[in-house]
Amino acid sequence: MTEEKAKPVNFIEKIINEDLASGKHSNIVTRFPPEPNGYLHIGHAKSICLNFGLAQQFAGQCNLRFDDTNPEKEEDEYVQSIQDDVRWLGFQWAGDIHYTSDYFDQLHAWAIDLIKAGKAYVCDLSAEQAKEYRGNFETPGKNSPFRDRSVEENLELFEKMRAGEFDEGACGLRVKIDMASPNMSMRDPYIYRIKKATHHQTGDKWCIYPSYDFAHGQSDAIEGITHSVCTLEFADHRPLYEWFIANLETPAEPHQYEFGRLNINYTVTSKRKLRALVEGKVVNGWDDPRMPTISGMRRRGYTPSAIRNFCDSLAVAKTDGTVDVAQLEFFIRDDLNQNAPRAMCVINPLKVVITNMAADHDETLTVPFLQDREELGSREMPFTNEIFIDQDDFKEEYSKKFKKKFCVGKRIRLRHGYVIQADGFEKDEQGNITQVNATLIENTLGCDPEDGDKPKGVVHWVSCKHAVEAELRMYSRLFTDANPDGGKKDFMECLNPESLVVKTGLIEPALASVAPETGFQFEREGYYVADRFDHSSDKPVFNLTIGLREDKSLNS
RNA sequence: AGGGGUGUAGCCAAGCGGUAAGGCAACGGGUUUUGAUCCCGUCAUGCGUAGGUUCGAAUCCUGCCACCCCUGCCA
Repeated sequence: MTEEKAKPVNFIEKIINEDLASGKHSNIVTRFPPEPNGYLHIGHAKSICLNFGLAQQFAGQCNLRFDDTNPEKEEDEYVQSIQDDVRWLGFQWAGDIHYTSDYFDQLHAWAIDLIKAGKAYVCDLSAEQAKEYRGNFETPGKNSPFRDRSVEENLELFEKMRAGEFDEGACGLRVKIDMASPNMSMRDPYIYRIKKATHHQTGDKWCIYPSYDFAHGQSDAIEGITHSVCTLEFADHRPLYEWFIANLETPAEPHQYEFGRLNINYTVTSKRKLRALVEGKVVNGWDDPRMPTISGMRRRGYTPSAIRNFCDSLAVAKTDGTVDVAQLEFFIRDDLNQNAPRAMCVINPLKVVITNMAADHDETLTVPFLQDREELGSREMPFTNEIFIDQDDFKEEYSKKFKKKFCVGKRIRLRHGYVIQADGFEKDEQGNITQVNATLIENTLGCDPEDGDKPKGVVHWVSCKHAVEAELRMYSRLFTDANPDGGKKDFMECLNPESLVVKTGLIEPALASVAPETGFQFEREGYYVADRFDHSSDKPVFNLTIGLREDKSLNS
């Protein structure tokens, strides 16, 4: 037995191991806390795989919590899509779905505790004034003139805020920490602000909402989260997170750990930019197959296991690097290669007439969907005297480079079928080859020609009479620049004009009736998937998931 | 400028004082009824940089450099 090298233990696993060994925790609880203000993308997939994966690995649990503290940006559409995406990826959260808004009453009570303890105050500074008072990196801030209001006054004002007696922005509740802190997030951060907006969960019950900082750690505490994992940009907030846990009577003391978010070249993963692509109609919605959203990748034909394998291949560390999209593509191909049924589709048809076969010959070949995977079954392929092969597979003149191609005097194997030999071809006035005439070599189904003249190449084909037209949506990368997210240029200016090319392909008849979202490898062409929404047997539509790897030595 | 974080190959990384794992990419070669897959091989005298400690340093110490994040009543 060759032992597989153990996967390195990442720093979060190390911490968990220590916490388990020391008895600090007897079981671990993580959470995936998206804000329902957009669709999940590949970066979230990494976080989902990490948080749910940690729970599985340590036999703990992972909660799904919607971090919904800002009613102006959040919508039900997103809470639905996020649930669908998490489940589709193959994960199930523990128990019911949680919402930060479930804890608004408790959070409100804690805010009052802070006021009573003299640790929070209602500040009437305008947003602009607050910014001035905050100072900047080299200048300490100044205390707000409202910082020393009495507990009674603060209680009364906060209650008025809650009751809707003030306009938005008129005031806010701040926590009294340190206006001179070098950490800007500790300069008396706001913990409650007025927003007279209807909340997707709590409706019009509240007109004041807790800030992310005031809600997150306490929500973790309420849910008994042991390891609260977030991305690097929150590292500066950790002291604040800890301040609330230390200054409030919380049921537990969760800890926050930060890891580097996933970046991939040739794509963008900021909600703002993804939204711009959707709203600018650059793509057809959040689930356009060119989008790095989970629903987009799904529609593209990426599989949950391929995405999970990719995420598991990524390091959980504190470096913020950019992963080459080729690494993602590797895992897509790897999964599809092992599991996708094979089928045939001719994209640029060239008719081949087999002259030694009767015009009414109609043979049915039973072909397995995937060699060595009998459970995937087989389909029937009609074989007749007129078939289509791809134009690129026939060459007028033989050359070393085309040793595997079809040309006059040479033989070729029809995949899963017979060997044929080209005798001649016809051209139109423009010089395009319009037809190849060939003869079938007898007794070559499943075996080599008896005369020992083995064909060098194999081609995919489809019976002219039986082929079905299918719309092929051929997708490729959305951006031509490796770093569309980079500062210099506008990401909208590096769009790939050929990210979607629509063609018509001729598929074997068995493919027309396939269910939406069924993925195939169209042999020698690439991986395709029946479109989740537009495919039907009346009008087959297949999306290009990803091409096959190409032998680069042939491109010279 | 203050604070937080990070620098190991083209990319992602392991390594935690004993002489540079692994994956992707790339490049050779073999097999093949998919020019796919699969198999085999090559790919850092070097760990941001300059010093220091040590028998021995990517690992410890000091200085310097580069990059990312932070001045929302966003998350």
